[in-house]
Amino acid sequence: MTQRKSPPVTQRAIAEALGVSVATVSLALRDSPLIRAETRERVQRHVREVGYVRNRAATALRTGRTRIIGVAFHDIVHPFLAEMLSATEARLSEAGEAIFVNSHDDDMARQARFIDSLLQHDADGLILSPALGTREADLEAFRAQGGAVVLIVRSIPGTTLDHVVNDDAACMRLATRHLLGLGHERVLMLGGKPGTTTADGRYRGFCEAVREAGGAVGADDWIAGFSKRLEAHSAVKALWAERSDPPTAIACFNDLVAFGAMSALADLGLEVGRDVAVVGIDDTDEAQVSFPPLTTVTNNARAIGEQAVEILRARLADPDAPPMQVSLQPEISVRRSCGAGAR
Amino acid sequence: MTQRKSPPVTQRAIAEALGVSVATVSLALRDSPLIRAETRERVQRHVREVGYVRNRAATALRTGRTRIIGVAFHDIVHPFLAEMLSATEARLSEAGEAIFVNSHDDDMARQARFIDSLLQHDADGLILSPALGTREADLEAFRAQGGAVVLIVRSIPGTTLDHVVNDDAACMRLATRHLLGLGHERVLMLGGKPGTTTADGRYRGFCEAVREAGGAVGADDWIAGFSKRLEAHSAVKALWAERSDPPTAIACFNDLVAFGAMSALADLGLEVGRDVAVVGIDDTDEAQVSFPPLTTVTNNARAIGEQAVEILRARLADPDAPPMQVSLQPEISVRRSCGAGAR
DNA sequence: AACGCATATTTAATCGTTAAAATTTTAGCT
DNA sequence: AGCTAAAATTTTAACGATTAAATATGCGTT
Repeated sequence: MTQRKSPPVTQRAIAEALGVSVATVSLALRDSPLIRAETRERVQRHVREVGYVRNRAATALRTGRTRIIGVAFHDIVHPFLAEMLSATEARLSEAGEAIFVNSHDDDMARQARFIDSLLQHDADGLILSPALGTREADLEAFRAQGGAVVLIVRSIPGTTLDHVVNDDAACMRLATRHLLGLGHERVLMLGGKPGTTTADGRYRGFCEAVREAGGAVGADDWIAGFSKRLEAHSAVKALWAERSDPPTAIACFNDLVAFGAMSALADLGLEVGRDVAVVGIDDTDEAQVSFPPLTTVTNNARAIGEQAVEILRARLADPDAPPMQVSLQPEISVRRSCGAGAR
Repeated sequence: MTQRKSPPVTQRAIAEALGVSVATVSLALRDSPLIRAETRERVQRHVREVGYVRNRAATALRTGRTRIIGVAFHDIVHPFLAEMLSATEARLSEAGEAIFVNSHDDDMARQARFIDSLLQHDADGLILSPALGTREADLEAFRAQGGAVVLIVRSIPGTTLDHVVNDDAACMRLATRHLLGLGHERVLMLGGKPGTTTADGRYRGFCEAVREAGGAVGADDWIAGFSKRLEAHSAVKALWAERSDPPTAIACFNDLVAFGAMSALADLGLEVGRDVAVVGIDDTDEAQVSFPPLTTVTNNARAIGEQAVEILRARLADPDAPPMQVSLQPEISVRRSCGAGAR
């Protein structure tokens, strides 16, 4: 009862019990054709009976492969990223890979600490949405050690590293065009952290859409620096307090920002879809049942996560393959928040 | 340039470069008092220069300690649990611990696979919200190997395992009492998965509150089996379609369910707070800016996660300490969804 | 019966680190 | 200078698995 930490069952113990050598056990456990079928089964049956568990530290020491994959995002609480983490976790773990997780919150020090941890534990790969300010050099040590890196959601400008991202410019171009197409002239972009490829890409798309419609983009037309609900809520409140001619349409950096904006507008007594049009990006679950339902650009979080896993696998299999960079094309899902939808 | 996988810098390499033994290096790196201060610094300086990284697999093999902690929740996308995961991750990783993550989605097989992975990698501990149906025996192998287990959010009935949970009965008692106190007579409990200690505990609290007010609980008064937004939305739609005298107040299993319910009610043309009262549990960010703002029972996700980490530490330090079981007392945060709040 | 060859198994070295025991160096004291 | 005790360092043997090389066994052929 007070028995803590029973001595572990090792291959040596199994070998002794069966009267064979450890090498035989090791080979049998890995289904090596070097071992006679009968022996292999004898070993495997016995192993099942005594509940042997392979010691991965020992395996790792010998082989250099750990089957550990790091997954680090800038914010695992954000529903879009949480969904993506969940998808990558499911995919990796069903293949027997272990996942080291990190939410660095755009803090380079935390990201660096995580990478160092991967280094120490000798992880095989890393799926990363890089913290603001990350350069390729920050990943060099890990890569030099043989680690495969796949960037996700965000990339690094000009990198040849593998990545899976949205075509961010296209996302926002789509959203903004939709608003302009509905006749709006004062369109605002709300949210996003400048310096990230997502925010900068989306701003680029925003500008392109405005200009191709013959408009001009002013310095005030992007309210930036945040990407969450509460902050967006405050920002909209502040905006309407200080501007005499507030925008008639808001192209939001993501759905969460859109929800925050919509709740602020409701508090201000404005009706979203009639008085102000709002469009988001991500198509989270909530968009279907928000009030009003949110017009948003579709980004399939799970699909992105799964793609990243595929690419990581491919990279692990062939470290010298040419760069694999995927950029996903968006679609728009029109609902009522933009004032155009059904009903 | 094509140089992949540079040979790792080992303690042996450092020892040779410095003309000392590996033991000296090993001890110096761990700040052992057995080593002369001068030597220690010489080693540490050199180590910094050449970028040595300790191989944890080797350390683990020798010491049996890995500094790996498993964290498994039933749904890491749920904002409440995501927040908790984020908090535990932050706490653990700042102390140099690595986090293996898993979202088992109440699938015992996935949970079992994760625990097996912890076993193989010889994790030191596990923070777990157990999948529906988990028994103490399912954790026995891990504990026998020396792993410390702390249950979180959900527990196992009658267990002596360490845990940090909300006083679920008290949470729901508080919510229900509040609604009854406002004069409602047809109160419904919405959401939760029977068989989990959270749902069963909350239902118990619901019943207690109804009975202490002189009411009776009918079989129809708990609509159960889900805990997310979209499912709650559909459930409420269905409910209003089929019942002639729908409830006047809904005590929701959690905030997400409350949001789903509120959006459904809005679709039905009902005004939350006037026509129907809604109360949630969790006090997520969104509750402050939902429409209307949600009256909810406060559960501090981050605090729970941090407590669990503390307890895990304590357990690791003293495996034979008596059971540590924390049950957090709730408070209610009254806003407008219940019809009682300001304005 | 002797040989070669294929098949099956074992031996022994190794991965990088730690820690107990052994050894060397230094310092303190008479 | 000589001796002892303390301090500093090294030697050595693990930890549990994998794998190249060596050995043993069985089989068919001549």
